Amino acid sequence: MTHVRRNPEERRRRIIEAACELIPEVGVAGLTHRLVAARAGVPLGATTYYFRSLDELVEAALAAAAEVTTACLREWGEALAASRDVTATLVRLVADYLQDHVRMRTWNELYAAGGLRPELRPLARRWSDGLTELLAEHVDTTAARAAAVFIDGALLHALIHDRPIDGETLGRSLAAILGTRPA
Amino acid sequence: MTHVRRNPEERRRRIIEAACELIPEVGVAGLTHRLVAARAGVPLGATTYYFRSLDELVEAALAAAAEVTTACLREWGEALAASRDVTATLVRLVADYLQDHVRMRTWNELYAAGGLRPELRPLARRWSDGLTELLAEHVDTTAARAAAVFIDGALLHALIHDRPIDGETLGRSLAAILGTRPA
Amino acid sequence: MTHVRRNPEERRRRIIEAACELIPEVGVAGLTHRLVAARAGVPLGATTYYFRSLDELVEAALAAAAEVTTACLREWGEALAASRDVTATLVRLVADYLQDHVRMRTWNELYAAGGLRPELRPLARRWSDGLTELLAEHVDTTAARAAAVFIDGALLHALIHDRPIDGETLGRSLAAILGTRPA
Amino acid sequence: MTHVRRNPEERRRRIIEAACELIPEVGVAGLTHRLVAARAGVPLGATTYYFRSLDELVEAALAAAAEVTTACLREWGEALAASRDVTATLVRLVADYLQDHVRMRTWNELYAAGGLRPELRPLARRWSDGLTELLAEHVDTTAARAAAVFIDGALLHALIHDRPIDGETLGRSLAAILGTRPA
DNA sequence: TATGAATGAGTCTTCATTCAT
DNA sequence: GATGAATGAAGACTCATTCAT
Repeated sequence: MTHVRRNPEERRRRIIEAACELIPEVGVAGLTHRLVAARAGVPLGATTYYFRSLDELVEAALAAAAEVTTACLREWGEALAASRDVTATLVRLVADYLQDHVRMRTWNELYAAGGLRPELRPLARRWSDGLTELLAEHVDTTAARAAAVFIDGALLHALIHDRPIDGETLGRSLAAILGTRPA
Repeated sequence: MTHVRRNPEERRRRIIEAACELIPEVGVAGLTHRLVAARAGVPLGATTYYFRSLDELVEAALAAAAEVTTACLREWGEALAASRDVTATLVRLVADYLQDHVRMRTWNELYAAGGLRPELRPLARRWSDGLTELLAEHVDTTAARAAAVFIDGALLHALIHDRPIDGETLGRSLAAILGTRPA
Repeated sequence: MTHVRRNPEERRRRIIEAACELIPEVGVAGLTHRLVAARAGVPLGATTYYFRSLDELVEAALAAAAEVTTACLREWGEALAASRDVTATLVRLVADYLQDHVRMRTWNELYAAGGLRPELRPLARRWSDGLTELLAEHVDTTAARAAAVFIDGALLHALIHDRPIDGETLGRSLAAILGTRPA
Repeated sequence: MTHVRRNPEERRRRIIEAACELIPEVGVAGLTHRLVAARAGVPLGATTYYFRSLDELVEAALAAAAEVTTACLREWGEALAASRDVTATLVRLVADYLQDHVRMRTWNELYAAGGLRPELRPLARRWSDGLTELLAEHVDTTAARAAAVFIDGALLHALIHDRPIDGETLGRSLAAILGTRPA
């Protein structure tokens, strides 16, 4: 029963991490203090000690999830910058993304939460806008925005269909949207 | 106290209607018997009398929401069939759709619920697949599917941005996807 | 939707029968209008139409169960009257009885209900007293009463043990109680 | 409002105690969280905080009731060990026991619950088996078992009759069963 | 600082009972 | 006479949150 002295920051981080893990499993609305505490392996009190309310915890978790976006965007950015064929590279990146159910569900939850709670929209916009900016380095803004929109649509599609949209459709569509030749 | 003997079908319909009204307001996860009963103007017991469980009620409500889809698709189908310029007509239809926050939030909730509960996916697919079929009467299947995906992406976009995607981007993108000239 | 005209008496009887069937399965406290109606194959309303309240239905069912006792006692009475060796015959009858889990549970429920609700005790006493009277035709009253008590004890024993008391113990004990030689 | 920080063990004990008190009054099936909480003088939430479910609470209460058995058996064991006339002592002990309606009703509820829920049978067997073992120190096993069975029968008898079995019948019967001379 | 005991509001659900038809 | 729709009380249970320690 010795209290394991941990870095408070570390504690906070673990709670958020646990919440992030749970979001794709039970949805934002399914989060409870108890569930998060159990997953994080911290005492129940810790979740209220580090976060004023459950809503705040949820927001922190969604913010962390959105943060992952940043890393992802950087990767995509680097990949695109290094590539000769932007469309082909993008198709590959998107196809990989559409395989990652955990990530897709997380982002879908973020979108859904944003749809309901306006204060969360900036978080939800981060992916969408970041992707647009990224693509805008290679194509004109309109095409960039359109491609980002299409990619989000592909996310929705993948979530409710047994298999994601096929590579060819993806390639032809993105090529058309970006104004390049099909990959 | 007095048992107001109403038309049972009507009763059931009103409960579902109330739930449909509430879904864009509080989300699928925010539905409770009490909330639905209050909105429908029926006693609490009625919601459990007509639906074995809350889940069943939710499903019925989402099914009703999906049903609206059918009507909407018919309208779109007629409009497209009657039009000379498919792309232009589609752009107009989509632009209108992106103004209807209630409908968008409802469908987004349907998508989100489908992401979490596989048994709801067929409902969620109805719009997506119906739209694809519809467009397939005017363009090839790949383009049709891609356009439907893009339109769903525009829905997400509109939900988390203050204003929906602009008409020009819409027009150019759909034209590109459909393989027609810009509207 | 034609109303099957049944004899009201028959209806009542079926409801009681269904309740009797359910008592050993779910216990007296587990009876509900719905459960009984479903088992009896009658509409829900019938159970309240024929019985002023659930308590009344329960009482009627327990009374019917107690009624079975009468038939059983008659059988035992005839068997004992016809036998040369009262103890041996009684041992056989009791051993058979201890195999009949449905009957045992029913009577146990009757005893338990009687322990809680005094107005049901006369019903519960019917078996106990009837058996005593019956045996009193062959042995003195004290022995008869004692044997009846022992047999009820054997009922309890059988209910909570995997197998009922063995034949030899039964034989020796009843012989001792009845003041006869062991069977 | 104020969180009265009490000894948790004490809290738990009081809840169980309240449930034990209520069992002979309302029966096992009559127990509710509300009833127990009110009797224990604790807030409603406490009963679900200390016990995962009502079933668990009931089991704990019945286990506590069975525990009393142990103490009782020890007393009986000591009394019998110290006595010259085992039968006479046993008659006295049983006669006392048959006066204690609360205890009898509790044990009857335990038996009835065991009849319905097999997982409770070990608890119910504790008295029956303990008594048998105890008596087996003074008479042969068969007689001991038979006496225990008879005593349980006397419990049932007392519950549904206005007065328990008379001392003489008790004495003669137990003497016969134990193979001793009447007390 | 950190914890987990404590609480009561609120959830879904079941159900006896009533009563319009 | 019979039925099943209707209702609200009450049940078990969950949980965010508070707070003594």
